[in-house]
Amino acid sequence: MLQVSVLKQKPDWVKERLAVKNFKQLELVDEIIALDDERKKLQSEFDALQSKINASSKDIGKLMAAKNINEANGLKASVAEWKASLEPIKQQSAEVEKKLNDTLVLLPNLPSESVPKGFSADDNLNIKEGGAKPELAADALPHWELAKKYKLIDFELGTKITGSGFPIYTGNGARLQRALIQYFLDYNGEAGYKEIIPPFMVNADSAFATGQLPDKEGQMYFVTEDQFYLIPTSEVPVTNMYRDVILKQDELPIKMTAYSPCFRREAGSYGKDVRGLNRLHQFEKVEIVQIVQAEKSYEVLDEMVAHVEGLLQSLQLPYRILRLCGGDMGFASALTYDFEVFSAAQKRWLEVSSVSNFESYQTNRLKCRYKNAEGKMQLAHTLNGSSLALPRILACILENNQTENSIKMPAPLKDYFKGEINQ
RNA sequence: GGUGAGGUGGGUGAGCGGCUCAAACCAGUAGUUUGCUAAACUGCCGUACGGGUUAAACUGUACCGAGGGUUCGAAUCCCUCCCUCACCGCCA
Repeated sequence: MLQVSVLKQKPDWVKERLAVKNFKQLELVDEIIALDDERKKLQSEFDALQSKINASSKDIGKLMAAKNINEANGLKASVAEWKASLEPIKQQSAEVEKKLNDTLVLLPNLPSESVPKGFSADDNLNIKEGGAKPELAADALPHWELAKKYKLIDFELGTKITGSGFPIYTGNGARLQRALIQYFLDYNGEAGYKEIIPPFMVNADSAFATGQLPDKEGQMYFVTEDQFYLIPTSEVPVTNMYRDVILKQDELPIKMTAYSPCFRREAGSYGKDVRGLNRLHQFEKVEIVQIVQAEKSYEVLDEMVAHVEGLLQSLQLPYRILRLCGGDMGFASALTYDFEVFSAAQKRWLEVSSVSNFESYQTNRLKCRYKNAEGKMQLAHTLNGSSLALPRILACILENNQTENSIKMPAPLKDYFKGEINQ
């Protein structure tokens, strides 16, 4: 969440930035400022009274020791009175604080200055394209047909076992998926990311700290019996490893990579978007996460973008990089680059990675701080990105690399996928 | 799941109603001293939210797993929950 101090220092600037994200309730900024002023006032009153009570309690102890019972009893009566007047302040204070918090979490992160204005995916800024689109035969098949032809994925069987959006990978399909995961993890590991296998369910505190709650409540699967959320991305458990942690500056940056299945309810999706592997309820993803010094986060964002780009280049897939506009960005992000690969048979771009700088939006909730060079406590910055999401990569490899009776393997997979996909 | 023992500052660990604004030791840090390595000694050494200041100093409140309660006063007593460890049971 945002820091109240920032709202207070530059309320107009905050509103202007929120407007770029098409956030409508700008009056909340003023409400929060007023609530914080009230909170301070109440706390001062509370502290002063409590201080008096504490001092008197000590005096009572001394009077009792000196057997000065009458005076002690007199003081007890005064303390009782003060305590009574403390109660309403305490209650009011709790109310104000709750309201302040509840309101503050409604504000999304502020987009950085370089975020283009806009309302939808159409307004995203295409900043780079790379890789050549393949020339496919006229009768080239979409990946769901290829999956059937080579017996790689069984969508119908997944529907029987669970429901739509839960495909079953079989034989070479499963092996190719595993090969890709392995390759991605190794690629990330070589760049200094420490490998993590996190829990695939998290508690509400964790979902809250990375910003999925309250924003994405309805998009996560929830296990009512134990009050756990199935992770929509390993960003959640991995970033939360640093919840309530104070770091030393020289421990930064912290670089982690994790493979996990991701679970998303995707309520409201339909049509060609959900065909085949395009959009699933369960999919696999390898994620990269960094926790960094505040001043360095944009430098690191560029580095992570280059890292993901290198991975796509190595797979020889046609890709483009978009800088997301205010309206298309995530709630917690300050700047996001999306990577899309061109699905040659479907003739459409598919998002395969989203790399974001959250600045201190997550760490303010996480309470993840570090002592800077001056010894001052400072919120760290978090970043994460997919490196990469599996299904759409798989879809593109199948479609783009198809020949009449085989699928050609990208060069880096030679060491990971032994065998061939052919008829 | 059962039974028992516990959860105290970065770590170990004392305290079990007011003499604790949480002892001591270790680690960390600054300094003093001694040819070097090293040792000894001295000081400092939590977080959050307030007040205060240009910034500090200084100062108020809260925090001893979490939340309630008893009391003038709670790390300390009571209740509920969570977690850890040990043993037993079950199990990949």
